[in-house]
Amino acid sequence: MAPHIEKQCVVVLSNNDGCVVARSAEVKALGVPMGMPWHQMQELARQHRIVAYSSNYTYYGDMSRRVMSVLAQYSPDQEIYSVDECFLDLTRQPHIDLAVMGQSIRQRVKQWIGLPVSVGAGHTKTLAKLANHVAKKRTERSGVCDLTTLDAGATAALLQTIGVRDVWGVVRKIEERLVMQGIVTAADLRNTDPAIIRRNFSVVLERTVRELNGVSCIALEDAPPDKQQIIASRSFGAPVYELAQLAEPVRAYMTRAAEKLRRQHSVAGAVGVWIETNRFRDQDVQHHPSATVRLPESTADTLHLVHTAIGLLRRIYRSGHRYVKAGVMLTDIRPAALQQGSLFASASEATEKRARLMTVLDAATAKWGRGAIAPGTAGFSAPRAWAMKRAAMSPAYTTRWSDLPRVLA
DNA sequence: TCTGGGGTCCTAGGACCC
DNA sequence: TCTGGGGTCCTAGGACCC
Repeated sequence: MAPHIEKQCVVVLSNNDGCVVARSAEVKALGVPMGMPWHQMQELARQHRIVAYSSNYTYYGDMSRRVMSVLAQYSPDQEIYSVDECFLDLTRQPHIDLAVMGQSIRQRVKQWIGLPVSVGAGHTKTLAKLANHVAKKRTERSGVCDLTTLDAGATAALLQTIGVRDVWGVVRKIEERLVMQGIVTAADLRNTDPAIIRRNFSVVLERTVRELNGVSCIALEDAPPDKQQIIASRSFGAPVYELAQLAEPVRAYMTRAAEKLRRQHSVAGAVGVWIETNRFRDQDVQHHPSATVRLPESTADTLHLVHTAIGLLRRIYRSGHRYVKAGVMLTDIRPAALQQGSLFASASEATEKRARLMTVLDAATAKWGRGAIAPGTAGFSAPRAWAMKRAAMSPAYTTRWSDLPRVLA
């Protein structure tokens, strides 16, 4: 999408331009680790002319949808696992040549969307992930790796070359403990008795071992399950000291959380709020209080939820602290259709009016954007110190008219 | 001065029940 | 001085995912 930065040092920054969350190969070669604070590498960035972009979720979401819709053409059984990964179940097409299909996928996505992708195939999700890792890292495989056609010897040889850390579900802590027990490669892990793994680690890792052996333990999820908890939290662009100023982001975050709740047609039975000072500043007195309250009646009503959250905020706030982050959480979530009314409150006209108001609110947000209608806030025109910093946003090439790329004839 | 956000699952331990 | 057994539910914290 941005040919002018190909082969350059490029990073993408987290919210508030805080940390490096994505690096081009050139930056990885400089030894910049994932999660490095951006402000700590200004000198390096100057030396190597590293180009930094603020994260642009609208743009990534749009590109993701495009890629996923291309991939869906290859199988009706698709699980969108994350913004940049999906699983396709091909067991209903048993005679297909997966290596050929993989190349077709790569070529079509490259041509239609302009993004490079890699494709891995295996008999389980864990093996498919591992194959994908191989396809991505080993350039001689031209972006595709099919483990299903390898014989036992070739598979064992390949797994012997892959560190246990590169297996899905194994991160540093587990890796250290595995290595102490002599389990170093993916092949070692595959050959370990699942019962021993269960005893020494967990059922989660036991499933991984079985999956490495071709026994499917992790099913394809074609529809994302409803969320059991919904969190909205963000660091502020600048520190906040006053209760009135903290109330603004808490209101805004809860408004978002309530939207998500209604989108999955659920209601929440409990609300939590927390605020934090900057844990990296030794010179500050630290304060990170939180509070949770059960609602008398489950609801998805923005106004109720905001009111409750502000009440909790008042309870936990202490003056004199330098707050840099706030968050809200909705839990005890259940489908709105199963909602049990409280013993004393009848499903009154007022409740129904409120529900209709929420429908209007969601429609307005969908049409005019977030903030078009918001619960009474004291912050429309005041300078919003808490608003996120995004100094180096890439253009929203596909989601904003003014940012459409121009083609010069 | 500046250090991300949003999830799930599992386990252990405490409170409580019969 | 002696102090069961089996179960559920809840919470906190760890570990992991992207």
